[in-house]
Parts: sequence; structure tokens; C-alpha cells
Amino acid sequence: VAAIAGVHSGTVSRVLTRPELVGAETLQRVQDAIETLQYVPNRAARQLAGGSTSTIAVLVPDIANPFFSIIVQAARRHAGTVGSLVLLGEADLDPTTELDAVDHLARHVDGLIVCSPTSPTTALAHAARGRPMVLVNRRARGIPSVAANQGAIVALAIDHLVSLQHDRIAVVSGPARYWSSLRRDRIVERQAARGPEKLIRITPAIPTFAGGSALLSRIRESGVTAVLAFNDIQALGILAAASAAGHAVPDDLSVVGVDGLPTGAMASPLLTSVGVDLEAMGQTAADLLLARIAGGTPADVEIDPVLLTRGSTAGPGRQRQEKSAP
Amino acid sequence: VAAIAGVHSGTVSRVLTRPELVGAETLQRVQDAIETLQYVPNRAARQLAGGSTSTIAVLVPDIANPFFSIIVQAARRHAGTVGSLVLLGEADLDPTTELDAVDHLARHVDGLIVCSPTSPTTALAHAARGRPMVLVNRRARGIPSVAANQGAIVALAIDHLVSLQHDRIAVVSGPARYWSSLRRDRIVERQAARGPEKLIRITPAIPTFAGGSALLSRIRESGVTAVLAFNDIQALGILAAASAAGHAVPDDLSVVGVDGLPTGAMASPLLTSVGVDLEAMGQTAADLLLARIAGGTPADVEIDPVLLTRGSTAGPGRQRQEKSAP
DNA sequence: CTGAAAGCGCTAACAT
DNA sequence: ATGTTAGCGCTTTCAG
Repeated sequence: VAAIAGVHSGTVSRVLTRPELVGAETLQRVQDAIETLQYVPNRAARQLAGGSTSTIAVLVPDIANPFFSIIVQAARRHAGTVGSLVLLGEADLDPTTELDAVDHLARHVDGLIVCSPTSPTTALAHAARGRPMVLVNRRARGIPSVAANQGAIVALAIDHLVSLQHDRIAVVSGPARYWSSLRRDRIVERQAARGPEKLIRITPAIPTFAGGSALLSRIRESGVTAVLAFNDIQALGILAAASAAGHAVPDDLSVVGVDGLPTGAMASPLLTSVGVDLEAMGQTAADLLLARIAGGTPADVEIDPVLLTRGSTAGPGRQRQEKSAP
Repeated sequence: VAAIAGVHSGTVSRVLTRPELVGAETLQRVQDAIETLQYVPNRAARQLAGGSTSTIAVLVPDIANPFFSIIVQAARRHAGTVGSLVLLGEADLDPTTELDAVDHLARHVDGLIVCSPTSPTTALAHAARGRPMVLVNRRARGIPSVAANQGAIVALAIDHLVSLQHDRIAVVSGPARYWSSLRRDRIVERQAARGPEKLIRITPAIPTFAGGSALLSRIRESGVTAVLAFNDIQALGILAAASAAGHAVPDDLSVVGVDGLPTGAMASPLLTSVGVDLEAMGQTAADLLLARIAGGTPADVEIDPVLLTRGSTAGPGRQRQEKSAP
């Protein structure tokens, strides 16, 4: 490129990184050469010379989980629009693996997005070696983050159930490892002390399909007419167990999930869920990271959920009423 | 490292890449130094100097699709065991995007795994710039590949339905862009000419939930008692539409999916499916690629499916019989 | 078997 | 505004 544009390689570099420092005519000539040569700069050389790698890392606990794969997709797409590649890391919900992964990935990228981290924030920051980082589903001072508004999630779900006349509602906790889970717990606790409805906390529970299924008996024993699961997958487990046990949903039991995953709309009955815009989360995370890499100041974004009213919720005791009606 | 082990940097490099060329005592000394310093070589410098990047790329049409996210997970894990990082690419089911992605990714990796490619093989190979590549769900001469055994998938599904006494079966095609879809079409065609059962081909069809739902009327009109969908998601769409239309599954209609995705086990009724071990596919793809990078010869692996008999299939006309019983 | 030296392609200071 | 120079951290000849 330098040769055919008749300039020095240093000038080509400037055209690529700080075009405002280059004369208009030269700029044009170099850009033409780049175009005709289909020239693409070498990232390895760039990184080595102290420039940017145009690569970010996205670290998730489990890429096979649709919750994360949707976030990764959105983040990758957004990063791609500015020419960044993405390195994918997995942490397996293990703090040590997570720190190792951050430490390892940080060496090769301009910045990283860490989803649902389980290690202490300080350890994370240390492992990132000063690289810009944004946290998804966790807030920490000094580090930009994007998280679902847990307060609104609980409020939307409980309000919906209460408006349906439920007054005893089971609320299932999530893994203690997740900040979002802990935060939701606190909110539920506060709400339990305040609202007229009775909130029965169910914990510990595993937020998987099997974990949800295993919960059914405890839910029934607690005498509730409705349950707010930790997430959609767990809610589907409850749904399946209920149907297997001959309990009608929503007539005997209303079930509300969280996240609004596509799979919830494939169940029967269709799962009522508090939907979180995961694409927005992923895209926002990428946005925040790119801004931070560009030297911007950290920001914390909260994603507001929306209620997806579907078939798994209804008023309590509909069946009982029908049965007692002669 | 070179300093504290008292050797030249070139020797450190040899220890890392071809330890057999180094004296036993020196080797030990350098390895100790590496250990105490927690030294990790710089990939950018390595690549620049002509060495390996210890990075591979995995390209999928859509990472939010569980089919691919499971493959990616398995491939990434396997690559991770030998210290390789993975760059994630998405092709959006568009041949041009796909070629661009391959071309772009190939510059930065030791090799690539391309899942369900839609571009011509020669174009793919060209875009890969001579980098080792393995294809998933597509066979091409000269390029290693791993694919599900489509013949066995069709055989398993049809045999199952025939053994249940179905003799008119709808078979739904997949996207013409997919090699696997075309291949399955050919196999179905051959089977249609041979078997005693009547196979009604339904095409074109979109392998999504909505695509499946939209198919219900055509399926009913064809007068079949069972349907083999292109994949699980589409099958779930058929299931949902059937239930919405008041048709009982499996009594009025048996439905068989393909892939054995977890979500199929969360539906109601549980989806009968021809399961493909996607983890094995991902791991095998990584295996083949690493072997190829190491200079091995290309190989083609076929993954054999297993039938997951669940609730969405039964003998035909069960309901009719019951109704005509009295 | 190991040290020495060249250079991968780029960026960032410095010089003009 | 552009050319020049000196590396970035490694691998790879080539000597010894």
C-alpha cells in the first residue's frame, strides 16, 4: 500500500488510526490504494506495536444456555459493526475458572464483557490487568455494567399475580453465586414485609428444568396458588412436573417465569414470563465497552423488563370454584 | 525468563515449541523459570514471527440457535484443553457474509470450524487462505468434515412410525441452502420409492417454530397420521399449532423432531425426536481441526443418531377407534 | 546443543 | 503534513 500510494508506511498507519493528521490529497491516495489492494492490517503486528487489537472477549458461564447465547449474539453483532472480533470464553459457573479465563483472555483483547460473574469484583479487576471491562448482571463500583432491573422484575410479577387475586405466592431463589439472585432476594424480602400478599420464599433451588421439577412438592406443600420461578427454564420444570402430577396449570397453580426466553413460548400452556430484552443487554454491554475503550467514563445501565402475559397464569382456585358449583 | 534461567531468548522459544531440541538440564532450568514467573508467551508476537496463534475460529449461522450453541460449546471446550482460544463468527445464513467472515477470521487463527456452510466449497476453501478448515454438517472432497448420518436419521424416524402402524407420513424439508437438508431430501426420495409406507414431501418449509406452526393445515390436508419435521424447533411449532387447533398429539397426529434438543424434552407432550449428539459433533470437529493443524490427513466423520421415543408419537387413529368403540 | 542476529508488520515518538 | 527510526516479543535461520 505504501509503495503504490507513494508514501511511507508510517503515513499509511496514520491514515488508518488518525486520519485527521493526514493531508486531504494524501489521505485520498492512500485510501484508494487500500481499496484497490483490499488491504487489511495485521492485528498481531498492531497489538505488538502497542496499538489496538480490535478484538474483545465475551465471557459467559455457559454458552449453551439461551440466556447467554442471546446476549453473546447481540454483543458480537454490535462489536462486529465497528470491526471488532470476539473471543469466546466460558467459566462454568466456577470462580477459579472464571478468573483464569479473564486473566488469559485479557492479554489478547482491547476489553472484555463478563456475564454473570461469580468471583469477587476486585479479583476480576485484577485479572483483567487494567483492560476495560463491563459486567453483565452485576453491579460494582468503578466498573461499567448492564443489568436487568430486579426490582421491576419482582414488582411486575407480583403485581400481576396479586391483580389476579393470588394472596399466597411462592418465590423461588436462584444460585447464591449470582449477584442478580442475591439482589432479587433482598427485594423479595422487602416486598414480603410490605405487601398484603404472603410471599413464601423457596430456597435453595437450582435454576434448571430438573431443578424446577424437583420443587413441585415443596411448592404444593406451601399452600400457595402461584409461584414466581427464578427463570424460565426452572418455570418450565415446574410446569412439566405439575402436569405430570395431574395438577392443572394455571387452574391449580399459576406459574411465572423470568427472562422471556423463546422456549417459554413453545411450552403448553404458554409460559407467562417477565421478559428481559437480552439483545438490548448484549448490545448495551458492547456499547459500554467500546465507549470505555475509547476513553469514555463508566456507566451503569439498567434494563427494564416487560410482562409477557400468557397462558400459565390465571386467577386462583378456578377449578375449585367450578367443582363446588353444582 | 531468559534472564533468570540464564539462557538466550531463542532457547526459551525452543523449550516452548520443540523441547526435544534442548538439553535435559537446560530444559529443566527453563521450565522452572517459566513456572516461577508464570510466564505466558505473547500470541501476537508469536503469530508475527510466523508461529502458531493457538487460536481457532468457529463460524456458525446463528449462535442463539441451541443446535449451534451446543456445538460451539463442545468445540470450544475441546480446543481449550490444548490451550487454544476461540474466535466466534456468525454468518446469518448468508453466503456472502459467510465468505467475508471466513476470509476475515482466517487471518488470525490456526484453523477454522465452519458449521452448516451455505457457500460453495471452493469459495470457502479460497476464503480460508490455505488455513486448515473443518466443515460441520456438510461433506466436501478434500476438506475434513463431521456430519450427522442423515440416512440413519430418516431410517430411524420412518421405522419408528411404520412400526407404530402409520402408513401415510409427511416429511418436511429444510432450507435448500443446507447440504444436510438436500442430502436428507435425496434419502427421503429414495425411501419413498422403496418403502410400503407413503411418504408425502412437504416443501418449502422454514425450520423455525413459526415455520412449523404454519405447516399444520398443509399437513392435515395431506391426510397423513404422522409427520417427520426437519428439526425439533419446527416440530414444536407443529405441536403448538395442533394443540391450538384442537388436534390431539399423538392421538390425531404423531410428530417426530430431529436433533434431540433439550427444549424438546420441555414440551408437552414430550417430543419424540431423532437425537444427534451435538457435543460429539463439536468435539469431533475440534479434534479433526487440531489434527489437521498438526499436519494430519483429513477425515470425514459421521455421527450416528439415536431415537428418543417420547410422548409425541403413538399409533394412528387411536382416538377414532375409541370413538367408534361403543 | 545453544548463542547470535535478523525480521515478522505495525505504531509511536521524533525529526524535518 | 510527512518521512524516519526504533522497537513490540517472538521464531528462525545460521554459526559456533
